[in-house]
Amino acid sequence: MAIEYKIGEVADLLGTTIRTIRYYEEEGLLRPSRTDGGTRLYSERHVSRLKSILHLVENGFSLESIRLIGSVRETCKTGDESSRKVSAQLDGKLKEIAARAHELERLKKEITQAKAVVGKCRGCRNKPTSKGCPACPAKTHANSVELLNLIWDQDS
Amino acid sequence: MAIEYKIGEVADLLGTTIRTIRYYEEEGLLRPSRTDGGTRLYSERHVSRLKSILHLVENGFSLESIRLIGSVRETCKTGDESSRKVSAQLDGKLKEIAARAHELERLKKEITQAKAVVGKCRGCRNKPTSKGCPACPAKTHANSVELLNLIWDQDS
DNA sequence: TCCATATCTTACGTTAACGGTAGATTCAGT
DNA sequence: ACTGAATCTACCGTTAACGTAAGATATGGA
Repeated sequence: MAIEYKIGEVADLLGTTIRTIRYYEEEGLLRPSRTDGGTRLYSERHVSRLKSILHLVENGFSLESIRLIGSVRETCKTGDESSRKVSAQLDGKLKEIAARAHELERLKKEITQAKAVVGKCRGCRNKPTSKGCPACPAKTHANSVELLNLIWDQDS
Repeated sequence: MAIEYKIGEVADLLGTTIRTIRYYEEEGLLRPSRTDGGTRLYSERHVSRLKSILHLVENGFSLESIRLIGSVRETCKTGDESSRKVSAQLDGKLKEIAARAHELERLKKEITQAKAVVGKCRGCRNKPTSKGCPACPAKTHANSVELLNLIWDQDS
């Protein structure tokens, strides 16, 4: 007989909480079996499915959006051209990811530049417009690196 | 005199809402000036600062975390070694971004693979264990591509 | 001055994703 | 059979980031 886990074991295994697991079930994302007494039992497949869900959540996907991925097969069952619908759904996710990756890259560059500027600061106590400190910003900085707006424009 | 905008204009300009802008002010992220009557006035610098904030929010940063970036200068003012504290804070953000980017890359690969498998489906109406359809999963699929757990394991 | 908008403050409502608690029931070891 | 630990259901609480509505005031053009 296949191994089955109780909810507490699954929570420990995946580093999540019992409440979270039950919540996903309420939301229709998981359907464990039960003992006669009502205790939930999770198979290996249940566990790996849950793991997938947790990974997606970690990456900022909403439960709603995960539900959509899960319903892909239902769409797929109905016919030939619906396989393309499924592909389209996944393509949508891919675009979403590409956009996010692009924005992250932009942010990374910004922070790196901001760090370079801040790194030159030797603890000046001057106003941001002062010329005493090599790090204190000219407008040029503030314009080229968005983040510096946040850092230097303290009285806006 | 420099140009100043009213809150509605700023909202239109940046594609956000009046409520959001006021909320950021409540949270101490923005300090526009006022007319004698109390109407908020935003300078170009205010606008670009707000734009930065909106970009960060779009990328999943919390207002709390953005407040931290904003307070960097205050930390910087106190002395020399605090410049390193600032750098450390920015480094933290960089690591956060790197981790996210890595996970996104993983997800991208997964979805691509899942798409390839689904693409082979010719509209089968079989159970997932069936052999009639080249896309219907053997366990091997389910294990190598996490997403397929979600797609095919519909009754878990 | 008059009036149509726009903005103001105050305050309660909303949504997602859980957290926490109570009181009853089940499980598993002895 | 007994018992401590785990699980069950049901329900209310929480947090972030706004939405929405009311009633009062400000703005800017004819």
